[in-house]
Amino acid sequence: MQDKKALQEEKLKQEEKYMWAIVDGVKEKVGNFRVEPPGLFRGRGEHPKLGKLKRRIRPSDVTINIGKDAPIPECPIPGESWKEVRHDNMVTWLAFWNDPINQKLFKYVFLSPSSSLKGQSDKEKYEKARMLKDYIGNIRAAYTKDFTSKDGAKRQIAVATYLIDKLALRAGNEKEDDEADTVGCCTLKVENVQAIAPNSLEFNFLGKDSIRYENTVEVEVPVYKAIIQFQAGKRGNDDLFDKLDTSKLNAHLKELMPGLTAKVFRTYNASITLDNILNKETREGDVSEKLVVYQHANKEVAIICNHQRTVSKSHDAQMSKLMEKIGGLQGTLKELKTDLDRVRKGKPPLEDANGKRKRNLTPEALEKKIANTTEKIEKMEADMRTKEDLKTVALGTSKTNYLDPRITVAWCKRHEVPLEKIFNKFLLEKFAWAMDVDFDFRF
DNA sequence: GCCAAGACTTGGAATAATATTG
DNA sequence: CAATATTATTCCAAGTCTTGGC
Repeated sequence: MQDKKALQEEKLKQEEKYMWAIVDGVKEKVGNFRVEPPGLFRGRGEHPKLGKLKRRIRPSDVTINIGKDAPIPECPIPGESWKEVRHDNMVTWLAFWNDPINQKLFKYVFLSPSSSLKGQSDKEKYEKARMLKDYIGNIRAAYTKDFTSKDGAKRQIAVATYLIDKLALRAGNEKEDDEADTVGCCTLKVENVQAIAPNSLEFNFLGKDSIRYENTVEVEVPVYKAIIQFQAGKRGNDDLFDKLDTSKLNAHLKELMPGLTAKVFRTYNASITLDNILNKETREGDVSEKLVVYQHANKEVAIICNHQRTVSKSHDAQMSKLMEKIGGLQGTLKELKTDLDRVRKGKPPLEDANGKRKRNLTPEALEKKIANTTEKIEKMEADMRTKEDLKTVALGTSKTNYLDPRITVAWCKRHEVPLEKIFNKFLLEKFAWAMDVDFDFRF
C-alpha cells in the first residue's frame, strides 16, 4: 500500500516535466504524452491485423515540434535521441511517431482537451453547429426537392444528406482492405438497407468501432422510392451510393453553408435535441427529479448517435441483488403495517422473525417508518428501471463530444442544479470555456 | 478529379481509484 | 473492515476532413 503510493509519486515526479507546455506564454496541460508499450494489436471487430506484434517505440521514432528558441525536451532514455526536432507553428501537435501497426498512420501528442487551444476549437465546432440552425430549413427544402431530381448523382446526394440529417449517420469514408469492414452513409452497401413497404427502411450495418447500427424508420415516400431505385440491378455487396463519396458530399454541403460538413449534422442534432428535451420536460421540483430529466435527454441523444456499450458482465447479478433487497424491504413494510394495525387496537407488535419481542412504538413512529420504507422502495425501483434502461446505452461520448456544454451550464443555472452533478472533473476542465455562459443561453 | 499524406475529433473497454454497504 | 458497486482514468483505436501533388 505504502509502496504503491510511493511508486505513484515517483512516476508522477518522473513525468512532471513532460506534462506541461508553454504556448504563447501560457502554461498548458499536455494530453497523452506516453507511447504505448509493445504488445499484440487487438483492434476492434473483425480486424485483418488482429494479433500483429506492436513493436516498442523508441526516441529515435519520435519527432518533436517546439518553438525555435524553446529548450528541447529531455530524452527519457539515456544515450538515445529524438528522430527530429521541428519548429512548425501551423500545426498543434507537440510530437508524433508512426503507428507501428500501420506505418502510414501517425500517433500524435496534442495539448489536453482542457487547454485553451482545444477549448477554442471546441467552441468553434459548436458555433458552426449553431450556424446550421439558420440554414437547416433551406437545406432540408433543397434536398427534399432533389429526391426526385433527374440527375442521378444529385438524387444520391439528396438522399445521403437526408439520412445524415435524419439518422445522424457518419459520413462514411472509404476504407482499405487491411482495416475492419465497417461503413458509414456514403459507403453503405445495398445489403445494409431493406425497403419495407409502404415507406420504411430497415438499416443494419457495422459502423465505427464495428458497433452495429440497427434501426427501422419510416421515411418520405420519394426517399423510399429512390433507395429502391439505387438498389435496382445491384448485388448485396455493391455500393448503395455508387455516384457518391464523402468528398463530393462535403463539397456539396459547403455550397449550402460555409464550413458545413457531414459531421456537423451529428453535433447539431445532438445538441438541439438536448436543448429541446431539457426545455420541454424540466419541471419545478428537487434536484434529483431534474437530473432524471437530464439523463433522459442524454439517453435520447445517445440513441440518436447510436452510442452503445456492451452489457456489463455483472449486470444480471446486480439486478437480482437489487430485486432481493426490494423484496426484503417489502417484507418489513408489510410487518410494519401489521404492527400499526395491532398497535391501534391496543395489541403489542408481533414477534420478529427470530421470535424476539419488538419495541413498542407509537402509531406515529410506525407511520413514519412506513413512509420511509415506502420511499426507499420507490427509489430503489426507480434506480433499477434506470439501470436496466441504460444497460446498453453509453452516455459519455455525447457529453464529451456532441453536446454543447453551454446548454448544460445554462440549464443548471436556470434550475439551480449543481453542475458537478452532471460534469465530472474532466468535463468541468474541458468545458472551462463554457462556464460563464448566460443563464438564458439556448442552443 | 483523384489519391495519398497529414492532422485532428470521436469512440468503447479495461483498469484503477473511490464510495458504499452489510 | 471487507466485499461490492460506482466512477474516474487510462488505453488504444477508428473515424472525419483538409491539403497538396499530379
